[in-house]
Amino acid sequence: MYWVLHVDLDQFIAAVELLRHPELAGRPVVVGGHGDPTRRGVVATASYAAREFGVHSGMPLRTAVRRCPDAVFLPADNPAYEAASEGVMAVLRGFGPTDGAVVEVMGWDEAFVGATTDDPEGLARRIREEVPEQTQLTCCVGIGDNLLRAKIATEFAKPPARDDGGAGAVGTGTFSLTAQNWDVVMGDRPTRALWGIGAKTAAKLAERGLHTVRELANGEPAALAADLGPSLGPWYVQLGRGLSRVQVRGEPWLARSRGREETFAADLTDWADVRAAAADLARKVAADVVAEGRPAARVGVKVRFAPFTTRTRSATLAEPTSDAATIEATVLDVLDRFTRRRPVRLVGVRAEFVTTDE
DNA sequence: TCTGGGGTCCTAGGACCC
DNA sequence: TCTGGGGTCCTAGGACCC
Repeated sequence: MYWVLHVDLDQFIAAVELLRHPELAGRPVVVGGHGDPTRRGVVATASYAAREFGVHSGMPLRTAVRRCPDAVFLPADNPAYEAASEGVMAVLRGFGPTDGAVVEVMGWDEAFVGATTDDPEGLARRIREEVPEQTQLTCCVGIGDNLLRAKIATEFAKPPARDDGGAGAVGTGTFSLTAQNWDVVMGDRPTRALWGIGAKTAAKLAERGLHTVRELANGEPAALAADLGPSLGPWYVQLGRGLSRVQVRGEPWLARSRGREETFAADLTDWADVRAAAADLARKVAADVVAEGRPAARVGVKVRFAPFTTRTRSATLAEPTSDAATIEATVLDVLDRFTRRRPVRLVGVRAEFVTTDE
């Protein structure tokens, strides 16, 4: 039978940093931003010791340092995490020849592995042995009969979070979720527990009386289509039922867009500075486009005004191009279409590639 | 809690064409 | 001429995820 395994590396960023800084073991470590908690930035990862103080990812660094003044603050080192991640993905791909496994990467610290096997638990065990042996990084594995169930299964495989009150988490490193146990495991949980339902959607569903996964599963797709969108509405019901794509895609991922953005240490009040920042980002994005080897079809600019109002403007290029001067000039044209309202907190530039609709 | 950076996909309205 | 209906592209914004 075909099985989907979801591999999730434990504390990935913190683990990579600890490999480089073994002397920090056991200490509260906070990774994120420029590693300076007096500057703007948020926590990418907090070590378990830092979490004891209530520090968690997404929290502003300024808040983190207030909660845990003794923490070690490290800057995010994306190239290092990319390299470590690639090492893990190579190990996973190593199961291809022997197990017919296919790997679909979902970011630095996650991947789906699809394989036809009678012993998914055995494959999960071998992955949990081989990855640390080759990379010194540990992982949990969720087993499912599709991608959604495998992904959610991993939540139950992880060690229970301190603040989740042991809400059914078993934390043995592996967990299996299929059509057989979907309702008993997930039925009473809030819809927010589903991969793809966030706070906003959960609130909208709750307004319609759909609070739990079971209630959502029994929802009426047509009614939700009218309320929440022709495609999203029915999809949410499918999520409630635990249904999703079954086949793991092994083809290399092709980026749809490449972008860069920057939050300034202090808000920019002079539009000339905003233009200079946008031009700088445009040149970097153009270099990324060239590196990608595919021309950009469209460019977009994002401006976040103080205190936190975000606006976007975009333009389709006369023809797809990788030319830096054209991209930069178009970005500046688009930028000048913004209404200048407040000091500028952030500027972002994004290039979209020609859509390769299969 | 004064809220990063890198992405993906969906929606809805208007333009424009036949 | 007072007004249909479908299709597609463009654009801005929203929601979500890692």
